[in-house]
Order: sequence, then C-alpha cells, then structure tokens
Amino acid sequence: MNLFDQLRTAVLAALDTMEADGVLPPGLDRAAVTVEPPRDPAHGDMATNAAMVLAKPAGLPPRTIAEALAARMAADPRIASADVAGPGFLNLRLAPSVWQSHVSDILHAGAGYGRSSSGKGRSVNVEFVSANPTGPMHVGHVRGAVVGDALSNLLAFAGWRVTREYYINDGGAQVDVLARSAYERYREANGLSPEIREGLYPGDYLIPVGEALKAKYGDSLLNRPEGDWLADVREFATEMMMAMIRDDLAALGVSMDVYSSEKALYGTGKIEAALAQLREQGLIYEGVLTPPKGKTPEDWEPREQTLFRSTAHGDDVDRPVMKSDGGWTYFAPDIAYHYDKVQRGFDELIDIFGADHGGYVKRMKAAVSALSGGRVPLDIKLIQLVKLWKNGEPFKMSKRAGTFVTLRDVVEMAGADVTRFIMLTRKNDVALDFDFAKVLEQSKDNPVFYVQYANARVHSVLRKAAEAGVDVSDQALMDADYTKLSHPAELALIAKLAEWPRLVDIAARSNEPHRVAFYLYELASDFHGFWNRGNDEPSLRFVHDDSATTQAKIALARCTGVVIRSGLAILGVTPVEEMR
RNA sequence: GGCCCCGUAGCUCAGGGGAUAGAGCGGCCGCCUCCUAAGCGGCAGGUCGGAGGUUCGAAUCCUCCCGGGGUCACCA
Repeated sequence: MNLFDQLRTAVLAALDTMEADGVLPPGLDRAAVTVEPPRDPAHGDMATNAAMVLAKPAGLPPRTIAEALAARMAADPRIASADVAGPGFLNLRLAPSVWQSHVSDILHAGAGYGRSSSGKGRSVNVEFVSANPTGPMHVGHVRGAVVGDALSNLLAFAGWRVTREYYINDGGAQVDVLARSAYERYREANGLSPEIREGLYPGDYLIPVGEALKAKYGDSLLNRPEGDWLADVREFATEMMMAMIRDDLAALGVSMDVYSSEKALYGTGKIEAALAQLREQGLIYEGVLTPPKGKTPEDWEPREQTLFRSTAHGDDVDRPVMKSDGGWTYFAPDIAYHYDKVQRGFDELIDIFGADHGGYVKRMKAAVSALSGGRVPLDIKLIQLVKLWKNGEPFKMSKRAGTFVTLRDVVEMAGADVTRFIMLTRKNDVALDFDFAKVLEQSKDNPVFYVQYANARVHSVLRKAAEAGVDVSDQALMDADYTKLSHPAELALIAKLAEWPRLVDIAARSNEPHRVAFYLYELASDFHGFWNRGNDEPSLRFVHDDSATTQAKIALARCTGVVIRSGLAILGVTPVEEMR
C-alpha cells in the first residue's frame, strides 16, 4: 500500500469516528473520497476532497465537515498540520518523520519499490506487432512494438501475469505473394534472371531466401508449375521471414512469449468451432449487407453472405465472416484466434493495433464480448503514426528494402534505448515526430539524456562519497540517520519519489506506459533542480565532511537512482551511470 | 455521409471531476574559486476549437456544431 492509500485509510477512519460521534449521519457513500497530492505543493503534501463530496448527502456545509475532520486528522502523529482551504479541501502536511522513514522504505524495497499488487495475479494477454511475415519490420511497427513491450513490463510490475503474443498472419494471400517473390529469387540463385513482376515483393532481403532455397532444393523446383512448389516455398520463406522479424524485435529489446499462427487455425476446426459458438447464440446468419451510410461504393452489388451479428454487441453494422465464394474473410480466423485466447483463460486481453485498423475495433470487441459471455474485457490501443525527420526534412530511405525505412534503420541510427524512450513520450493516440537529429542531441531538449543525466549524477555523488572514504553500501545507507534530511527541498524530493508507486498503479490501470516516461522526466527535473540548489546552499550538497550527514544525503540520491532505474526498466531503457 | 482519434501558450505536447491550467522549445534576464553548467533560477506568453448540459466544482463527463487526420462489404 502506498503512502497515499495509507493516508486515505486514515481519513476514512477519521470519518468513522465522526459518524460514531454523530457529527456525520451513518451510511454515507465514500467511494468518491480521494487523497491526492495537490497540484500546488504550497497547499501541502496531500489533500482530500472528503468534505466536499460528503457535504450534500450529509446535509452539512463542506467547511463544517472539513473542520471536524481536520481536528481528528491533526491528532494523528503522522500529520504535521491539517488546514481547511478553498471550497472545502483539507490540506495535510506530513511530519518530516514520515518522509524520512520513507527513504528507508525505498531502500529496503530496492528494485521492487513501486511494485504493486493491484493486478492481483490476474492474467493478461498483450498482442502486439503482429506484422505480416513478408519482410523485415518497418518503421511503422516500431512504435507498436515499444508500446506493447513497455505496457507488458508495466503490467507485470503492477502484479499482472503477462503473456506477450505475436499473431502471425501466415494464412492469407500475402504469403502466397511472398512465396512467388521468393521463387523468383530462387530462380536467380540458379543463374536465371528473376521476373519481379508488379505486385511481387522486390526487396533485397529475399535474395538470401532464394539462396537458401537453392541450398535445400538444388534445381529441382525449376520449370515446374506453381502448384508443385507453392506450399513448400511459402512455408520455407515464412519461417525465414519470422526468423528475421525475431531478430529485428531482439534488436529493439523485445521478445515474445508466444507466437500464434493464423494458418494453424485453418483445417483444424478452430474457426468452425468459434463460429459454432456464435451460431448457438443466434449471432450468425445469412444476409445481405446494406452499403455504408451516405456513401455507396461505385462497384457495390448486394450479395448474400454469412454475417456476424456484431450489432448485438455494440458494433454499428454486422460483419461478414465468409466471402461469397465460400472462403473465410480475414475476420473469421481473427474471431477464432481471440476465442482461443479466451479459452486459454486470460482475465483480460489487450490488442495493440495501428491506427489504420480503427474500423476494426468495434467488431473485435463485439466478438470477444460474445465469445466470453462478457467475462473478458478487450482493450484495443490504436497506435498513431510516427513521422521521421532528419535535418528538418521528412526522412525516407532504407539500405535494405528500398521502398521503406526499416526498424533496423531506426535502431542503427538512434539506438534502441533512445528509440524506445522517444516512442513513449506521447500518448498512443497522438501522432509522434521522430527527428534523428534531435533524439541524438545530448541536451535537455532530449528527454532520454535528461533522465540519464540525472541518474549519472546520482552515481557521480555515490562515487565521490566512496572516494572520500564514506561507506555508501546499501546496508550502510539503510542504517543512516535520516533525521538529517529535514530541509523542505529534501522532503519535497522524497515526496516526489513517494508518488512513484501511485503512478505505477495509475498508468497500469489505464494501460498507458507513456505516463512512466513523463514521470521520469519530472523526477529528473526535480533532481536537477535540487542538485543546483547545492550551489547556493552547501547544506544541500550530497557530500559533506561528516560521514553520517553524507550517508543520509547519499541515501536520498540513492533513492532517486532506485526509482529512475526501476522506471527505465519498465520502458526497457538501459540506465546509464556515467555520461561520456 | 457513418464510425474512430485529435484540437490546451508562437511551436511540440502533459494534464484519473478539484483550488490561481503545467513542461520543454523559441524570446528576454541571471547562476560555475562549490558533488558532472550535458545543468539550474527568474520574466514574458492562454476565449483549454465553439455553444449548450450534468455537477458544490468541467480542459476532463454528455449532446450538438466547427476544423484536422484515419477508416468504411467478397484485402489481411
């Protein structure tokens, strides 16, 4: 339980006594009572809205309630002052001893500080990337990969059991195109000139596939009808593409727990089973769709299809699951795939999609709602575009693929750490500019270096103190005399650190890993500010002649480092201990 | 036209129904005999796209409108 929860518990207990004393009528709903840090730190360490929330149901003026509550809260030894303010806020200032002992809490928890149990061990499946296995990952995949991975880290830190999953789209026409493209490279490897016709994939990355095909098949596939080789070449090429994609992901520091295959759903009865499940609920029928409202495509022709009644679960129109030629639409295996995830027992599903899949959200949620009987929530995060820039101009170029910028290009130019951090400096539903010049700049314009620099400074003073002969081992710091941390600036920094567990909970609850990046930036800013106050007030420096004082001050720096490290771990960014 | 997302300082963006709406960049003024100045402090800059509504209280929730982007049945 974090400090804010502890104080909320204290407030609720005080409300109990007020109820027992007849100050408040019994049975008031307190769900809306919050204890939060006030926006303006001058108001105190924490503020509660209890009086305002309860005023109306209690039939009492808010300030009357607030004052009675203030009197009771003031009796708590943890509370230094309790003041009624504004329309009925109760502002609480905590005793220095509360903050001082919090330093000890942070050091004892170490890397686990901020770890939460709010997930309660529930299981969540995070599906992300799921790029078609037809080539290397391109820049459009990077952001989704980073967001999915960081979100997974975040949820794990918040007490969820997390499965990272990649859905391989190896069942559609695009893998046939891959096979034909690879076949041309195979012909090339056999000394023939390839015919990269319109519609085939032209990228150089298929040349090694052609060579590998030659190594395996020699010339035995040459001059044979497509039907003889398509399936084998398709499987071979798909596997090589997936190996390449795995490498790409690894370069970005992402590793999946599970790879699921679309193709594996066909011919196994899984699609049929999922649809049977829907059919039982009366959600599958033969029908004719009406054209989109207000805009009829020119080639529109009514056709009878097998439809999923997604409108029964919140969609705007029903959706086809079968083409008029009797084949499945892409939606059908997707339904089966999500049914599989439901059957595997996950308590929650999360899909990370590109923003161009926005039209797909309602039908997928409808399917999961129907297939799980409303048990399993599905959250879909749409990832907006990343615009690449270099020297003020849009950046387009690839060494490997010719037509698009690859994930490799980005990682090689910017580095995995920088790439990951920058991708998390925006909400997922806002477009993001990625400027190679800017993200490599080593200044405070660049949040990555700003945060790294703060951590480096932490380690700098640790080294300095050690050189001066002070024992700054974690054990020694845990035994330090924290009463030496009494300056308001010191207590304020501890207060910022104390927000970390609360932030983890908030970010995890909303599935928003970018909040971690923003918090780290704020924490770094507070630390840099604190650091520079040491210029004017030597008492605020970390290293002193007296080793007991040094240990207490260093403990504060150490705590900052603990939180930065822990936050960076969630983002998947390597902490730096020294700037070079 | 339907649906989804976005609209907050000159620019790029934060902001779980709370108090006087924040940060960075850009502009102006300051701070290194002192732990990393790759940093810090201060000043200037706002009809939170608009109008209604819910609420003790709205940038935040609801409705409508305006502007920008995405998307719209036998492609995944």
